[in-house]
Amino acid sequence: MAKTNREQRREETFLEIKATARRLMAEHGTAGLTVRGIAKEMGMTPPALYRYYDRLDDLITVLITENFHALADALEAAYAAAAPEKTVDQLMAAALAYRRWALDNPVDFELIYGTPIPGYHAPQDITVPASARTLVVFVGLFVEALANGECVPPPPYDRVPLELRPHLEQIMRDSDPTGSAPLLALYLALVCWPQIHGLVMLELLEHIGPVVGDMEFFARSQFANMGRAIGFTI
Amino acid sequence: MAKTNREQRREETFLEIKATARRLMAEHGTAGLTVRGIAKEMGMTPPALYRYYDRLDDLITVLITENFHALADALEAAYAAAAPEKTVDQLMAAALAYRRWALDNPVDFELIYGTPIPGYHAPQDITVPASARTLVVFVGLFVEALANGECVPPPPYDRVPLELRPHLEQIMRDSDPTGSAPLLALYLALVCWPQIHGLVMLELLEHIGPVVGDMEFFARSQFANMGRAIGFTI
DNA sequence: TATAAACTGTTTACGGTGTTAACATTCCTG
DNA sequence: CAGGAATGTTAACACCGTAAACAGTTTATA
Repeated sequence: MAKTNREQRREETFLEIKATARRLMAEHGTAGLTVRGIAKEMGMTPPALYRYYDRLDDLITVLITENFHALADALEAAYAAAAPEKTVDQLMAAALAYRRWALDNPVDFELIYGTPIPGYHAPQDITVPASARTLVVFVGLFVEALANGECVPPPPYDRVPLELRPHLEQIMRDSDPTGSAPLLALYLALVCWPQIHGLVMLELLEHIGPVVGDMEFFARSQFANMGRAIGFTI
Repeated sequence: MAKTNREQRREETFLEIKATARRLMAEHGTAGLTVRGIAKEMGMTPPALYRYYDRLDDLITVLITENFHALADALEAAYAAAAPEKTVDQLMAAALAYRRWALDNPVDFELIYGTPIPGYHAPQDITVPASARTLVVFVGLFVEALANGECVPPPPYDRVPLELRPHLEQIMRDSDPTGSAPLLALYLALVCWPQIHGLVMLELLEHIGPVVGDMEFFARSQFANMGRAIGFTI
């Protein structure tokens, strides 16, 4: 079944809308994300866009979902590019990639991890799975590091707190039915993620950079301390 | 020089505008923060508000500044209420207060630490000093803990990295001309803040809660681990 | 191949937003 | 009490998201 001209045009228009939206956002922040602005930029009238997205919110949802995947892809790429036998470097690489992606794509990062655009409400059934991928990358990293003995967590990181076990086991069952991954990998990912995220978020919105000075160095040293604390030998 | 009727009315109107803005925001999120909405709620016409704030942005700036101070006040109150001789508890109390204030005042927290409202640009000379107060509370806490020997940081937290020294010393000189506070206190505050902030931010925007389950417990245990790592005996 | 249907754009319009200008009124001051 | 400052009003402009009605083109079908 070959694609008809119309179907192909439609696909291209979909892509062009997204590309135009991203360009306007990169230039003017989330304030540049307007139906009328995109339409004008594409040489169309605003209502025409409604043939492609029922609401502006739907376009935003698509952009958010793509951003989550782009971030997760960047993390996977960075951690895959690190020396395969050194998971320490992989953790550092993934953490630095998280920071780098945020700094290189500030508006895209704000769109997924910042305050929702006023009036916008995310359909959680769509964004949550995409969001989870970020965490999954770190979980995979720890699964490997624990398996090959490079990460030997000292207390209190050597076991999952009893209070969290039931729920984390539930999460693991739902996302990894094979059950091969150790629960501790998920716990360690949950320990690291907020630390990385907090540093990046405060830097991105310029709350901490002016105080610290050399954020590049500070981030590296904090990530190294974090790795050391949970049992990596650095 | 007694206040004239008009001056008093004006002050009251200023307060009423802020109060109305806060109420609308609490009800409808930042999307409720509109000139027309506030005016309607106050029984005025929208342009009348411009006799009090030249732009909506100015009102937002005032709200942000007040929020920074409210958060810092909450931290100070919590840490002052903790057992004076046990700075461990003070750190835990301050960290928990940070989380609690964010959860109790989500929109206010988003306003100061979330993505700026589209189109809004903060005048940094006004918001930055207010923002710094949060960090100052933690610095004061560590000054005390280091002085009374309750916090004995192990490596690598026992000294400020050379790469950060010059800039941190500069910051210290500018904010504390007496020079009595040890630089390490500032460094430890900078280490802790992002960890607390990341956890709170991810919880508030519901990125991590659904995975962790019991966020209250997780936050407490993470804050305890953090305190232990930097040299508190718990 | 002719015709009906589906698709994709347009124009027009409504209610919402921040903001400005011109004007009226009230209040304070000399 | 007169003059001026302060504070409100109305009207208007340029945006915003979105819906309805309509026109043209492209596809699928008889």
